[in-house]
Amino acid sequence: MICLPIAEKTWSKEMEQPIFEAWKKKNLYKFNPSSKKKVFSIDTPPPYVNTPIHIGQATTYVLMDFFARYKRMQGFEVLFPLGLDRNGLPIEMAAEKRFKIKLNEVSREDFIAKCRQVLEESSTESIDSFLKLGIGFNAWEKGVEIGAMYLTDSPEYRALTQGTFIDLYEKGLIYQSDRITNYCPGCRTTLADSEVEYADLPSKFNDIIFKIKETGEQIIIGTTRPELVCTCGMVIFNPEDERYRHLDGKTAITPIFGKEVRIKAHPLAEIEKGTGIVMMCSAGDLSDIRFFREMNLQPVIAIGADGKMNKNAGFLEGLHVREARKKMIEELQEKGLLVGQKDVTHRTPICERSKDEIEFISMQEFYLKQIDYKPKMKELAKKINFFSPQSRQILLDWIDAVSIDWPISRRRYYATEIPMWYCKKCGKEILPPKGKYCQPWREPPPIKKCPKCGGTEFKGEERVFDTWFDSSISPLYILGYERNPAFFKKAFPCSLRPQGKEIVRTWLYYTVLKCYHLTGKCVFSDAWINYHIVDDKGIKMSKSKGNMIDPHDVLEQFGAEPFRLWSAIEGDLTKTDFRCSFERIQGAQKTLVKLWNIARFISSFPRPKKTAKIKLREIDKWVLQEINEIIGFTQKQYNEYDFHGPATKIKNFLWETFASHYLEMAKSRAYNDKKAFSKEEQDAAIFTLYECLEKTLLVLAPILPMVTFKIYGDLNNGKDIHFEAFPKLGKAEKIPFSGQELADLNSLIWKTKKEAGKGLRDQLSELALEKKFSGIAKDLQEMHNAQKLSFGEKTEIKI
RNA sequence: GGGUCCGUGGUCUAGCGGUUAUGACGCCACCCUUACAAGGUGGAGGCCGUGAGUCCGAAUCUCACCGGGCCCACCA
Repeated sequence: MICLPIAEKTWSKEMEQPIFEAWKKKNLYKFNPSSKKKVFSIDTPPPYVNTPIHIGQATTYVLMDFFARYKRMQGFEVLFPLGLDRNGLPIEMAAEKRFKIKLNEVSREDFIAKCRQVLEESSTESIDSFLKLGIGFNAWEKGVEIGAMYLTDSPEYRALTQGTFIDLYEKGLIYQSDRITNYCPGCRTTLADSEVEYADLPSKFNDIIFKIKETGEQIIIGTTRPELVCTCGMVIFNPEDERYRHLDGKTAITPIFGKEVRIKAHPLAEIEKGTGIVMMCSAGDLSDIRFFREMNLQPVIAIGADGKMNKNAGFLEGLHVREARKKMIEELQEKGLLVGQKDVTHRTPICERSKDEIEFISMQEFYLKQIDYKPKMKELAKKINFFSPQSRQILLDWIDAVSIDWPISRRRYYATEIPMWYCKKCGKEILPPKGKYCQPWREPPPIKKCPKCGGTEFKGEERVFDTWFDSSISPLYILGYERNPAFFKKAFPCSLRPQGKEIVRTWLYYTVLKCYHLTGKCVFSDAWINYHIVDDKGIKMSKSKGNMIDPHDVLEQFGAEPFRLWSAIEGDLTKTDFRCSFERIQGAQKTLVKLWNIARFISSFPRPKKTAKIKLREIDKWVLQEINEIIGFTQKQYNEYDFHGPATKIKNFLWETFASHYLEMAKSRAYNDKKAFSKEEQDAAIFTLYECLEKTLLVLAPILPMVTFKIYGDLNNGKDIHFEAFPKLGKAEKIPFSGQELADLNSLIWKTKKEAGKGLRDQLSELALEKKFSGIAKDLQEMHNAQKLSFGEKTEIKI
């Protein structure tokens, strides 16, 4: 019994576990900041800690792992850290659900304690999934050194977030201002746009009467928000609208409140909608706010932070918005000012948690300047290499759409605190020194006396940061900004930001903005923007549709390697969505088995010694040239983060060129049972088989880390393929025939035999070949078992 | 409404000025040929979304239309 170097009969998913566990144990991909190698840094998107990863994340992290492994083989010191996002809303929501509490019904200490408890109990399922997927992060343990796993709510990370605030504040880039924002009366907090959802709610469209001051005529205006009449700042109609053209520049008098407002033609009004004439209120919705700003109108705020009407609402003061609306309608009816009412469904912004209707009220918030920097941002957007290039447009469009500075403060608890105190006497703002995480709402200020007025009493800031204010420094954090200045200087800018296209306007934009404010430079060289994994029918996955695919099921059924190969083969995720189907993932598995069998077969031949004389035949040169071309193409494409094109080509090489054609032709020479070949020729076949196999393994190593690791190690005394250099493009060899021509010739012979009812190993009486095949005629004769060989203008096959 | 991407055999996909239009999955037929039946060989199946234009020549370029995905905005 021959003992093959590759013992197992086939590759199975059970073989993965010992491999990835050994990698983890050995800390193989630990980052070395003092390495002499050039650094390649990947700013991975920290997934949310308490939710298991979904199939989309599984795919994108696998793709990032391709990049990391490839760059490592290219001789870079690869920074590929794992981060976990733990700040903000999702944790708060989980705590509220788990303990059945509400943010503003318990003390801040208690609430934070509950959040921490949720975090402590939270599963590390996502980390486990990454490990099983064969992802080669620098580290699996949390820590503060470069490359260690980091948590966005760690004191170190939060201290850096606060430090950046202090810098930006001192540079004059952050200011406080009273502006209208989303506000949830139920939760009593300002909300980011991303925390707002929409619902189609029934509402009433009320036709109410306004008087024209100059002419005394009456106009009818439709509104769903009659309680906001008191905030009406202007009445508009469409410039094309004949019915109202004569009113342009005249004055309308609001019903009940009797306030005089200007009437103006404005394209915002649509002719067909309602009565075609609109009252513009401050704070009906965000477009009103924009309109007021545009028209330079002073907004009237009628709703207070408690969700009740204030004194600006006159007789409605003290009523909740809903009650006020009812009361206003009654009042209008009584005065004969309501002439119609119809039911409509109104797409209403609501709070994603309490489902309360969002109100737009004015609040004092911190803002980071961005409007003034729009041209600069566009310039930076053009500097970053986008993969694919058309994704740049998403960022450019968003920069164009930005209309106000970035509100960065939130009235929440589980987030990074704004590091500021105020002198109770003179209001002076006190900043702490940078570098230490602080909680002003529970800690005393860093000074005893106000430097301005000498006051000794202070109030700590209670607000926290928008979570994007944390997330937007991730590349600085992973590169050791302010923590390891020497390394930061060496490694900046960050090589690559991989992320989803849906968060270009948030994560990518805010990162580029904030890092520019801090460093004056563009923080990324490359940005790789991915599309999504959808279900097998092309529909976006969502819990409500019940079409979610769990990566655990994939891992359990097939293991990581088929899934990884599928991720590469399926398509180009920077250009299109992938449809996820188990059938296709299973299909990828066949290629693994093929690779395994090829390797097992080749390993059954003793490898010629390095010193052995090798006499390459033309067929050997041909296949070596084929793999050489694969290497050249692969390297070029991998450099552009394209793994799809190469994976497809490599797979095709493996099945067709190598297995079906070369291997079949070299087989009898490798066996050399009949001693038809010299020892040098036999060795040449075996040498070439090994050469092709190893090069194939090397180019596949980033995609299939575990199978290639196992085979390569078995063939080379346990050598780790991932620390080998990526193969280099060799000199091109001129071959008189193409791979396609050879494949066609073989096909023709196989077909002829089959049509004659012969088996593939059966004899041919004569084979006439075209002259270009003369160099490989002997190999063809062996392969097809031809008795006689001749040459002519055309191929002729005699049975 | 704005942006963006995409319509190629039943399904998915390559091709991006000249090919008999790739390849995969599925289907049918034959074959256990000493790496591999999770294999091999062969086969059926396509007016390349519609219409017009440019060109000697279009799946490929242009325009219009139709259909779809995603993102953004808006809905008094």
